Amino acid sequence: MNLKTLAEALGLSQTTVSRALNGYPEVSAATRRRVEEAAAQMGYRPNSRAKGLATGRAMLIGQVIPTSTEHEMVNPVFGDFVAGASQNLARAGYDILLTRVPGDDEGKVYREFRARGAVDGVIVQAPAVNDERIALLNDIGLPFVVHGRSTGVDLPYSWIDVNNTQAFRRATEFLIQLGHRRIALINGLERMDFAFRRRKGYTHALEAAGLSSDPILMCTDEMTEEFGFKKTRHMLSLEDPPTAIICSSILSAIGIRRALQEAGLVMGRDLSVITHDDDLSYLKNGQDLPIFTATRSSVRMAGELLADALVQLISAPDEGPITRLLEAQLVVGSSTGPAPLQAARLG
Amino acid sequence: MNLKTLAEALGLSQTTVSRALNGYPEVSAATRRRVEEAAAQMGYRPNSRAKGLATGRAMLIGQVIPTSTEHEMVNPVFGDFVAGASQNLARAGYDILLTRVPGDDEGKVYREFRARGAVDGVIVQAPAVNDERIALLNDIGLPFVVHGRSTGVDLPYSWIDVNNTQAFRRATEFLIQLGHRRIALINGLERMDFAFRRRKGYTHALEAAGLSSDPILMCTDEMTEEFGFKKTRHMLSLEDPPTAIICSSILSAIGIRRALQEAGLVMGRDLSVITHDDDLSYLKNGQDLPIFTATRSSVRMAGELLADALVQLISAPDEGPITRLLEAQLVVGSSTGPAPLQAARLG
DNA sequence: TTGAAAGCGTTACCAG
DNA sequence: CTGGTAACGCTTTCAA
Repeated sequence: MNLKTLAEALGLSQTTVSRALNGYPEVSAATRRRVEEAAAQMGYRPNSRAKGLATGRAMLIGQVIPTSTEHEMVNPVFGDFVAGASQNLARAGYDILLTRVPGDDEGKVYREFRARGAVDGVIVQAPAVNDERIALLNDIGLPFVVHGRSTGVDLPYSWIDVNNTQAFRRATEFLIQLGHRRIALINGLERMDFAFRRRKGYTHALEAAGLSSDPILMCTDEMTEEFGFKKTRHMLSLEDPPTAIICSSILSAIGIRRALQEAGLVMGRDLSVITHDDDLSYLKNGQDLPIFTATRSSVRMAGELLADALVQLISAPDEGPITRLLEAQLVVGSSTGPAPLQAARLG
Repeated sequence: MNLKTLAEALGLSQTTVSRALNGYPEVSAATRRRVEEAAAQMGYRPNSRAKGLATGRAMLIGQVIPTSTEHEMVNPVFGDFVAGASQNLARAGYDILLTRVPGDDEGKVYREFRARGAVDGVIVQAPAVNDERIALLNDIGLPFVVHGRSTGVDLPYSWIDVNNTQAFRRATEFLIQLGHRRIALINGLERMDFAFRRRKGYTHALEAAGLSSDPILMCTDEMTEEFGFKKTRHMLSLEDPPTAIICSSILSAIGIRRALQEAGLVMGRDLSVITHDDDLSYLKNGQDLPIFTATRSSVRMAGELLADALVQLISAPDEGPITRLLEAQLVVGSSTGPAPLQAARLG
């Protein structure tokens, strides 16, 4: 069933049928109704590629699957992100085109997207400090939005981000107020922008309180359970061990918990732990961990908001970049509801 | 840069350039080299939609984002699945078209895929018992592969599945051998095919050992942490409580652990727990739980294998369905390596 | 071995 | 308000 046969069946021209179906005003109400009914009844849907060829738009948004460098694992919340993005993109008639990058040449994929006209825009995940993808996309003129920001890039671009600096400053200040002086930071890879900002918030809070940041208490790596475990075990063996740890991921925080258990220490009594993570759904697995986060299901929401921004960017490119900073809140809870903050007050 | 300008720049016809680039034999080696070099140098890539319109293929595989009924959360391993699928699809020149279903009308999406010619095939996730999507896809003639199987559907179709029945029979037999007689089953929603098969394996093993299955020890629901927690707490309060639990998901098993802790019981000593899950990466969060699974990263591998099957199905539709059953192994480990099975021997 | 031209299914311009 | 026709960028058939 294509436009031609539908038009013939109706005794109308393809032009009129197309206009009726696409909501053009110069069609009589009676004709439009007749066309719409016939189309619905015959199950007519315009061919995507033909429509795209004629209009010059793909109605597709490109998304490269973000795999972590280590183990090629995909962030568990990626599904929630695309679910959110996909939902709001669908409202504007877009679908997501997913593709994987074999090596590290994500730029090549974007160039190809552009050259083939495969997508109308892209979503960029996990920006690094000085991320080169932003300049590239800017150069080739492919509309894009960034999930996160990139320190060092001074081009204007659209992004949405959690206020990581603020979040880690607050967490640090909070522990300082409880009397802690030896506060460790178990952070993600600091070439990633989010981790860079988190460290900044941490050191700023220490400096503001007149405390020096001890390099031995700061570590950075891919945030696995193992990383949290090993670093905690090591730090507990120091002459002057930390009394509190701020952690960048609940996965590593679970490793911290393991190290404490192994050492016969009780989290929240012998050592305070505060964890950041993007999504409270993780609480299911780490419900005894104090956590601060942006909002409930912030990742899904980020997907929704970024989708809206990208759609607007494509339809009205001259309105300038759209940005939004989500403030992190200190949320302490368990899967069964609010729970008392398990961060020990010293002294 | 399109075919026309490239052809003009080379002083050749569009036909010859197209043939050279698409590997047709009737082009002289010299011409082909010249064309290929010019195309590479000028960054020419054929327009996706034009090519698709001319060839009648979209080079896109449809994938509906599978959200759980409850809370609209996406399975954390979905990202790994699409990473695997995407990788192998890319080898054959396909990308994935992701879309979300607002309500429950996934069939409508497939019909639209077909009518718009938007995709060349689809991947079906999470089949239920008697899943109606299979008959629909068969009817409308859209090539598809299923991640899992559907009991009750007698049409031939391509699938890949973990041997759930076998896995749960083995786990049950194992506990029986250890001397257990009161073995509980905390299962997923049994309208889902995987859960249906797991229960079958469990009851078969009990029957084979001459044990009767007690309805009070079998429960089924969406596999949340809360579900495992509440059911365990309830079963521990019974007059004749279970001495072992087989669980369908590590998330619920974490709830079991919580219930045991609350009751002052030690897992593996006071009560045995064996958990199934699709991917050992979960071990990061539940490393003290005995687990059996298909393989390491089985979900990612399933994506890869299903991608290959679908590509073959599209290119050679008459070869018949492709099926593969992955045998589950009893894998007991922690994130740091193999660990002793924490299942108590009774008596 | 190469080229001209028809066709893929739409939209959009220009007449009427 | 409606219709004919060019155009979108490619592949493929038919001729040379």
